[in-house]
Parts: sequence; C-alpha cells; structure tokens
Amino acid sequence: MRLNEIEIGAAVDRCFFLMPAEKLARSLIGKVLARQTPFGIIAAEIIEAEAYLDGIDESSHSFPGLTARNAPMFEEGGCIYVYQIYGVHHCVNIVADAAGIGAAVLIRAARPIAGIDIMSVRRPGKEIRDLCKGPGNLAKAFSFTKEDNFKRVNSSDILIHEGFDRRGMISVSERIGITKSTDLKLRFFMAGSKYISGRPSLNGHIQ
DNA sequence: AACATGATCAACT
DNA sequence: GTTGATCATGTTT
Repeated sequence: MRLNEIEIGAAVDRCFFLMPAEKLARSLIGKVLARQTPFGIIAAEIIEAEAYLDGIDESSHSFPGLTARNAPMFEEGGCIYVYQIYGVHHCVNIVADAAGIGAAVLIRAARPIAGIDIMSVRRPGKEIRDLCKGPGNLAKAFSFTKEDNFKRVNSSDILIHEGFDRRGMISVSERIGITKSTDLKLRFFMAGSKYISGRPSLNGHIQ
C-alpha cells in the first residue's frame, strides 16, 4: 500500500502478534500504525516502543492479575489496550502473545506519514516532529481513547502495516517513567531519531 | 496514595 | 538548547 508517495507495505497478518512482548516491541519498530478516520487516513512509522511483560514485571499493568482495567491485555495478541494516566493522557498498547498471557507493547513515539493535517488539528501549533512524540501525545494525535479497548488490529479502524526494515538501527534502554522493575531493558527505539521521546542525553540524539 | 505523562517556567551551559 | 521542579487531572487499588 502506498500513502503520500511512501510505500508502507501490506497489513501484517493476524499471527504476527503471537510472540512474547519483548520480541514484539522490537518487531514493531519500523511498522506503520494507521487509523481510518472520517477525515481520511492517519499513519505514522513506529519509532519507539516499550514491552510490558507477564509474570515478573512489576511495572506491567497485568502484574496484579486480571482486573476490569487491564482485561484487554489478556486477550489474544493484536488486541488494543488503552488506559488513562494522570487523569489527563491516554496511552496505546498492542497486546502480545496468546490469549490469557497478559503482555503488551506501549507505543511511545512515531514519525507522521499521512494525515498530518488531521493530527495538527488535535495538536495545534506543534511541529511535525512533535506530533507523535511521547505516548500521551501520540494517543492525542490519533484520538485513541478507552473506546478503542478490545478492538483488533487490522479488523477495525486501527491498522498495522509492514512499513520499513529497521533491523540494525534499533537501540535498547531501560523504560521511561516507571519506578518498579527499572532494571529491565525493554525500551526499543531508533537511535538518534528526532521523533523519539525522552531527554536527548538518554537517546543518543544527533538532531 | 500511586500512577507506563506533558506543558510550562526558571535557571543554566 | 537542556535540565529539573512543579502541577494539572481522573481512575484504580
């Protein structure tokens, strides 16, 4: 599929998401997140993502076991899980692995490819590079809300396309903004990209 | 009380 | 340009 003269590949198949969250987070870098809206399609290349594991990961929303809030995380991989944080922001996750596991990948930053005019309405006055920088900002640009919980990628208005092969361009670090299980290196990102969140000194920025 | 954040502002290099 | 402090805000435990 082609969007604004950019080839973003085909939609990934359903079984793509049936892998552990750590592997899925790495695999999602370079993929294109897209959404069909009444005003047209929005699309952006995933540049930064974090894995939240089942079992030992105390910072994962699934750690306490199944609750009303985290129920989407226990669906089969490819399910959407959106939560609200600090009363103000929303964050988007894509569930990993088989049903009942409870692992997901937080999408933290992306490079806008299409629907920039639509994103700009939702993020007035922002530079293109800042439209989808940070999980709360990305959710705002894409208008993700709890309404999107339990939707399935590629069987709804939310899509993931093959995008770009970024193997060999991906760096790993500790996750941002958590206080538990901080030793785990589960943040994956394109080093030096101007689209990633966090302080430049943590990111190997070139800019 | 804690929370997977972001905008703003003041102070610095 | 960068950094750290502060706070707005609603849901969950």
